[in-house]
Amino acid sequence: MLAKSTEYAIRALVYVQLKNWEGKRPGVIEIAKEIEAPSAFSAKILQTLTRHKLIDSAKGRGGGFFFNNEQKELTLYQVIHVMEGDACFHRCGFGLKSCNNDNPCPLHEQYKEVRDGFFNIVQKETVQSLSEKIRKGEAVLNRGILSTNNKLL
Amino acid sequence: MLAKSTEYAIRALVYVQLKNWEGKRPGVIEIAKEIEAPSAFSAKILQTLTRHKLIDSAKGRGGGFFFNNEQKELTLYQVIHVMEGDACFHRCGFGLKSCNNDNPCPLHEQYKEVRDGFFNIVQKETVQSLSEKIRKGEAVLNRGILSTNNKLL
DNA sequence: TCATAAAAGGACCCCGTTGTCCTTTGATAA
DNA sequence: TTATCAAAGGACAACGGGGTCCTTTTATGA
Repeated sequence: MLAKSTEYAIRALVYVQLKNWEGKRPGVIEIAKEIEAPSAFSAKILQTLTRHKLIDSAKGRGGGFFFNNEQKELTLYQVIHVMEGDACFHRCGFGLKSCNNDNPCPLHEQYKEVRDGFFNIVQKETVQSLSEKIRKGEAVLNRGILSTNNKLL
Repeated sequence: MLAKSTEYAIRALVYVQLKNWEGKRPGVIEIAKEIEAPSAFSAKILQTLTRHKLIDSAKGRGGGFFFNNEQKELTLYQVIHVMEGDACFHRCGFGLKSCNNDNPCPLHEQYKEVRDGFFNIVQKETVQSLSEKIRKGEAVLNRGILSTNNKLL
């Protein structure tokens, strides 16, 4: 449903948040490894996120990626919007240009329900809320990440 | 969400069903025009559907596409499955290979809800149920199709 | 029986997404 | 003040989905 690059972006941001909470600023190589994404590609994605100010970066020794504390919460919708636009929240499930409430395709009502459900989730959930779930051990980012602070291998 | 070719496939099948109910067997050119899809590409898609027996075809003069009456209803799920597989009903919304009920990503529960909602729709709705909505004027396939039997231009 | 109509099929192209590599810019610690 | 580290950025490669074109096969009605 989401583009691969969007998934990478969200995973990367969550990882950065977790590390920031530990007082650290991870770099591209570390992030890419932890979220299981190609590192050069991750670099591009992080560049995009930085350019759009969803995250901050520091060059040189001791540099890396981090959230500045001005914006407290970053919704998944914001991330999706920057990475791939919001077409997926508007598009007809049937692919019809002309489909709308007055001129519905035969799936219109039911599909809208699903699409709006997804929209609500990404509006409500944030990089921080997801990170918090992981921090509390209620969820997992990948197999590796838990090994440092959780008994699950 | 669905691949373009899947959308074309569903639209094509619905159009064929509507025409079959009128006692006609539309050909590639006609179908493509009515569903607003490229005709050569529609031919490929119809080929796939025929090869998988979702629909029948007849070559030569007076040929075209049609449903044989053996299978009464064709679920959207069946069409999706043939066209693009069912990964979209299983895949983690986060893109994690290892995500499952025991090892959930932080979006797992909520995303599953949405995904299952969509799954239920495509299991319940069929080419025939959609076609019926259009026949009754409750929905529309494209702008053109209504003009033949409906006051809406 | 043959001209024609129509689907089947193979070969190929285009382009956006994904992904790599190398150079440049900027920061910092020694 | 310089060696080194790390992000920024540009150029380009690979892959897959979407799409075209042309030939082959098969059926039919005149």
